[in-house]
Amino acid sequence: MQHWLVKSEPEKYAWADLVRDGRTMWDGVRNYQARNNMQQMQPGDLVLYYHSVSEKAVVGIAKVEKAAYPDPTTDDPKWVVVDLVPYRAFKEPVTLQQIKEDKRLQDIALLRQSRLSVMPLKAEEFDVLLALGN
DNA sequence: GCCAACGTTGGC
DNA sequence: GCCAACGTTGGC
Repeated sequence: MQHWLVKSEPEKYAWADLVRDGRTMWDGVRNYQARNNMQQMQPGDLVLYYHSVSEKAVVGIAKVEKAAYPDPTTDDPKWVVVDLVPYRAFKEPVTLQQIKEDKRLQDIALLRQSRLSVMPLKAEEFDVLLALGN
């Protein structure tokens, strides 16, 4: 199983919206690298949910329910979506500041490539973030 | 609100 | 194929 992190501006689609909806189609990704990462996602993979811009913290864990399929919101065949469901919330959000200060997380794509919106996480990184959030 | 980083577009 | 211009993201 692989681990991932996705970013969302909470003003646009927050963790609470995902919990309320019970399931969402992760659409709107228009970046090749992010798209390529989504194509690697398998059902059951866990996905950390990061609130960008206003909050800057990892707030919960989602799960891939359906692997990549063509994005129905565009006629352009090169874009895909995945379906995500909420898995569980973090007890405490893990802030970008905490991530920056943790030696074990210095290689995380979130820090190295700030604009990437869908990124893989090493199992160790996932475990560290999980421990910080609980 | 500003700006750095970075991806995309289009002229040559 | 290069590169300037431009648009977007996201941290501060």
